Amino acid sequence: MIFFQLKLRKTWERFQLHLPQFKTYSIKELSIFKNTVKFAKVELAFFAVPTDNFYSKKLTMRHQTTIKDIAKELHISKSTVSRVLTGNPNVNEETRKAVLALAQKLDYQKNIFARNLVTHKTNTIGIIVPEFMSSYFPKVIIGVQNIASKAGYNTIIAQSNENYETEVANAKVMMANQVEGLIVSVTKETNNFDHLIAFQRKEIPIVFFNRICEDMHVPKVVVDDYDGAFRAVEHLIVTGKKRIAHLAGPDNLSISRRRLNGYLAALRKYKIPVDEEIIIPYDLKIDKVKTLIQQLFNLKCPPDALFAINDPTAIEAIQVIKSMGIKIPEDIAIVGFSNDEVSGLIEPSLTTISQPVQKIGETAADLIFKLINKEINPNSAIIKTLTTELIIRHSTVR
Amino acid sequence: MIFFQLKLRKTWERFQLHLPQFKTYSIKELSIFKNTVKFAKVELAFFAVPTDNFYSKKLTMRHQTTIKDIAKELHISKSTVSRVLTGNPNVNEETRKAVLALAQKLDYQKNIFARNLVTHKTNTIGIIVPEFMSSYFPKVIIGVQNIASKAGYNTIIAQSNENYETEVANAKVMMANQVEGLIVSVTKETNNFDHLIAFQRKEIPIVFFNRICEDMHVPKVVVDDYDGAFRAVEHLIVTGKKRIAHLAGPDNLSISRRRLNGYLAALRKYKIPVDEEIIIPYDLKIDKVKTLIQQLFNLKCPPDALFAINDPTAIEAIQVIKSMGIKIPEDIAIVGFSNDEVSGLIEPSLTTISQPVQKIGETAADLIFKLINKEINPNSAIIKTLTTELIIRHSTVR
DNA sequence: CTGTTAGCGCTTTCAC
DNA sequence: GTGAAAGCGCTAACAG
Repeated sequence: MIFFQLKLRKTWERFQLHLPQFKTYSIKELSIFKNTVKFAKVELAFFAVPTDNFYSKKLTMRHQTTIKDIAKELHISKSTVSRVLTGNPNVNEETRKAVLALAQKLDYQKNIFARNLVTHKTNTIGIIVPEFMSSYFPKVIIGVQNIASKAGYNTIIAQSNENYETEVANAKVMMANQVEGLIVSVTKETNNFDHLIAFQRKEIPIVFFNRICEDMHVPKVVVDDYDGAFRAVEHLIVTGKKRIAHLAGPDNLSISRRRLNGYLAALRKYKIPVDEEIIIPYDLKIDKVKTLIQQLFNLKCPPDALFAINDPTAIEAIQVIKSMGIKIPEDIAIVGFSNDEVSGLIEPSLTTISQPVQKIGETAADLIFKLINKEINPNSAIIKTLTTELIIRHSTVR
Repeated sequence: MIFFQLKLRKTWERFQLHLPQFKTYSIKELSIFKNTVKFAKVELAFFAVPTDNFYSKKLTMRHQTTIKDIAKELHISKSTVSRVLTGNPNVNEETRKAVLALAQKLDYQKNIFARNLVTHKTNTIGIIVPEFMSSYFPKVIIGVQNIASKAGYNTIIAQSNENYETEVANAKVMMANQVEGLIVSVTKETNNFDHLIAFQRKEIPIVFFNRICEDMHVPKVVVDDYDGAFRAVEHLIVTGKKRIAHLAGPDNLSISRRRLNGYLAALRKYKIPVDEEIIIPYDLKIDKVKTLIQQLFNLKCPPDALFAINDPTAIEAIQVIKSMGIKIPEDIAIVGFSNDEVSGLIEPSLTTISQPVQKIGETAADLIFKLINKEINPNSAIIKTLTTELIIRHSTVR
């Protein structure tokens, strides 16, 4: 048998109950209320606290302060409190101060759900990335958050794990949370964009980066993959390589196509014949690299250089090639793309193309806010192209 | 002068206005409404679209379907629709089907803000991590999301960038979003825990992992740092090393203390004297490593092995030591802690202690849900300790 | 099984 | 400058 007190609406009532367990009870479990109180739906969650003395203790309550509380305390109306809290200038200076002081004192926290419900504003943007195992996407996110927090916006992050269904689910979550803008880099599986087109239909701004959907008429942030690839391959050529293989990414990613084009352009410029045999289609699944590399070396005329679609691939290639006892860069030179953390650490260190990763995030976020503020037309398919840099290391020159 | 049509509530009305610019206008700017429409607060945002023919075009509207729409359409009450949508069994099968079908057809999406407002449930948990540049925290997050999504919960992710103020701000965001539980690994700067104690006060479950606050009486998930460190050092000893240095982490992180204790215990077991001179305090700032290593080698009697507090530190140490022309592992053997991605790739590959990273996330999430469901007492400071594994590579044996 | 009703906490007219 | 009142979209108690 436990004695306890409970605050209903305004007044403390006393109850006496047999409660088998010391825990939080739901209103349903406390059938006593049905007999005692008109409004069974009490506005406070509560704990039953055992007391020796019937009158001795107040209960632990969890009650978020609301504008109503403040209004009541100050004998003013909810509206006035709301005005103060939303920065409406039409408020008496004294009242304003009093409200602010009391809000502080009562640790008032605005209920964002209530606010969102009425204003239809959420001050939230979303970002969906395919993974964050490599340092690329995390850095982008940091860039996005920098800009977003300056704008007073929160960022919800979701990662799709390179899985299309997860991406769709994430998009739903973003929708449900009514993000005001969405920054996306799609998975390598994504060919259907309905889940993103839904945002366009609702006029929620979208910005793509890195893995973009070319068919959607929205702003995009990319690096100059073509130029990066061109310079990577050019570097291989000028260091004396004649037969340059390419591990090419999946065709549905425009990033793969642009890098492939850069590769082809460099060959063309230096009048090196293109050999389809050493342009290897590759699905970005790292465990395939071993077979593909072995395949390359089984050719009658194996390559003397390799341009890999990205760093993880190049790094895996280096491991494989080293284990085959082939010398890098003498027998085969290798170039990657993105300048991952690891690239400078492995042996030999990897020549690669670095991209301004954080800047990518910042640029994407900038675009989103310009779209949110209607500073640019949502249908203008602006493409911001950031520049890359060739980092020469020991996988191409001793 | 622009002609346009606008849908108010149910019917299309026609208006004619001079709008200086082609953009979205707020209701305030369109003073015409005051004269024309009873409810100036239209439930639709709208665009003014220029049309040649007055009647030619419908406007782009954004209107989220609500249960009211469904109810009206089906000539039933909101409550019934709500019952269907919340899975209340007391609904006629036919009605249920009709509602579901219409919801589908109208692309109905529940407004979570409205629901949260009334139910005081958000189906959301939060996770705050210090960074996600290394693969550790991202993997933990994947583990957390696995469990959370199975429980039908969303996860809000925040990263504090190893910055105390950001962590506090993140905690505020979590509070504002009314997460039902919070998983935290604090920054290396965090010494004040008020922002987290606030959650305890509101009875929102907290679980710590990795970087824990020992003083807070809440569940924690850690790996057996003591044992891991012990085995790392033991391995150095049995491979013949006699003078083992330790780059120790900051004292305020219990993780540092536990690893240090493991180190000391191993020395004790093998009767190797402890020399404070080679136990180097280090603040986890990677750029300090160089100086500290040089300092070690300037000693009269430099160490022949190094146990670094974590992998990034060990990896940096390897770079520095290699550049000094000192041989690893002959002159100095090195062990790290965590088995980061890079560890297996660098030259020489790093001997290290691996932790079940994803499992850590899953365990933490499990605990959170047990707490949310009151299956365990929130004040029971359960500590789940997961086991580690010694991964022997070439930085300790040739 | 269903409709009526009240209300979550907030913003925003409108009238004074 | 301020208060009253309506309503955002939803759930839940209650009465049939």
